[in-house]
Amino acid sequence: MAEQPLYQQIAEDLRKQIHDGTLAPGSQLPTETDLRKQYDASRNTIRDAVKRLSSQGLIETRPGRGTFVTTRPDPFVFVLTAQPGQLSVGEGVTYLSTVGAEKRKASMSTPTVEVQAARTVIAARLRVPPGTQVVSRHQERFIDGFPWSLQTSFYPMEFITRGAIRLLMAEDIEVGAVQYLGDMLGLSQFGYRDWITARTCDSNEQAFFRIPHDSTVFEVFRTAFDQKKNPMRVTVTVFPTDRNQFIVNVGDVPEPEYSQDDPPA
Amino acid sequence: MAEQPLYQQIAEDLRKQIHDGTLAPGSQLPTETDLRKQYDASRNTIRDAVKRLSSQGLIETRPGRGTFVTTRPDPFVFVLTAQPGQLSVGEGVTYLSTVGAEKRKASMSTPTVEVQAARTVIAARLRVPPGTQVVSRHQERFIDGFPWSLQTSFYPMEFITRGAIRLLMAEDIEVGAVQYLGDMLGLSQFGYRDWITARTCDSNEQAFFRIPHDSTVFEVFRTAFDQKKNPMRVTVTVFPTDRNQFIVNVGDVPEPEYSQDDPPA
DNA sequence: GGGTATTTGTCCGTATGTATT
DNA sequence: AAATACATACGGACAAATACC
Repeated sequence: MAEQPLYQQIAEDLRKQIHDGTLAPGSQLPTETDLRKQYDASRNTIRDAVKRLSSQGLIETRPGRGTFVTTRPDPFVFVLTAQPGQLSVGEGVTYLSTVGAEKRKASMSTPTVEVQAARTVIAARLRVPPGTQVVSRHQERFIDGFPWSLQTSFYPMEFITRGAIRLLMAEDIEVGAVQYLGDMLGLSQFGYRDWITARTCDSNEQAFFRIPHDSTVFEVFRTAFDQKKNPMRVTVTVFPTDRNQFIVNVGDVPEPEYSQDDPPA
Repeated sequence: MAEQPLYQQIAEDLRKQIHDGTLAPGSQLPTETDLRKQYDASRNTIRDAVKRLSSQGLIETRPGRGTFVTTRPDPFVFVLTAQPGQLSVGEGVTYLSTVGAEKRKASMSTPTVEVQAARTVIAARLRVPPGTQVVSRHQERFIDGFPWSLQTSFYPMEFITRGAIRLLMAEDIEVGAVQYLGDMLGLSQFGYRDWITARTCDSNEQAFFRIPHDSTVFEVFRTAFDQKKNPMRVTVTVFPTDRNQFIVNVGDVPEPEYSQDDPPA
């Protein structure tokens, strides 16, 4: 039974205080100088302990102000298995806490449109050779002004030459891109596949979502298929894991019971 | 444009070398002493840079040996929207790389059975009052001997008193628990809901999966419903995000295209 | 097994910079 | 401007794990 290093012991002690509520979410931890006296350790050792908890997202440090227990936002719950075609932006999103929850509103930035050579993953999903030109439409999405997700949709360049010219416009397609493709090209969405992965965020995402540099995000690849089972669109959406959850319904299921988890033991 | 701190510059430089392949996966980084000369920085500054990459999972340090670029295992891809009843253990799992992929085999430990007071999340999903006694069956699951997931299923205690006594036995229910409940209690699974979340791993999970202390895991809550839409089982499965991905199919979709992502820019 | 060199881990001290109040 | 609190960067000393002879 080897003894744990001092900084880990301190981290464990603080973690317990956070979990049992001695240190409530949002409250300030003792300053480094105080902790130093409290545990009779050097400042660097205290900082190692704090860094450990900080990198796990339990606490966050604010220069000049202090160290605080992280407050977790009320998670957004997104239903992945909705019926195709009947969803518009932000629909399918619900919230864990229903107490006093006025209806929240999703919004998005006007799209950034680019023509790119398709990355390997995108090309494979669109079933085009890697490096093929594709149209990319990128949007920032918010819920009640809170950064929610970053979404990029990819369409085959061929759709443009076949007449779906509005895909190149840096403006919302009010009627919905799927509807528009149906009108212009006779394509309709008969199904889609979501591919859910997780990874650490990059610096763009870190800045947009205002999350610590090493926190993780969901990256969901949605491939939409037309009536001939050909891919018509690939949408990559990045969700920070601290505020997003997903629901998948299979078969005959009732309405979900929304419930907060109890604090981990 | 403020200049970045030295340790972050060093981290960035090393990150680039990892991404562009100068430092290949599995290869050893220069030692701290070498890096110190290379960047003309103190050992602690080098260590701060290394820690930054280490906490992001890009590199891992092995005491007495050196620092190495992380090798990522071939991800397991799990299909969440399979038809109920037709799945046994490990089915629905495929692999990204198909090159020379002999059929891999899933296995699991014999279950650990406990009777517990239901946590809030479990109770809400089973639709019983919090604190109600429930049967918990916990198993470690492997693929080709590689730790894959940790699974705990919860059943209402009432099932035992109604005769499904084998739920209390610490042994596999060969025929499958769902089938068994059908035979004994006339319950059959008409649907399920998966609730996908992510969080940082705890120390048990860290040890079992052999992952760094602050890496994240998927936590999937699967609630199974019977013909009357009543919950009959809640299964909580923990998957490390570094080796697991999920697929959700909706509507009419073709077979997936498995494809590795290209290295992030 | 033992001894030694190498490499990372822990812990301390100090000085200075930057952000906030 | 001054005080407070965290961030960066340097230095040193010893411990623990590993590899090699």
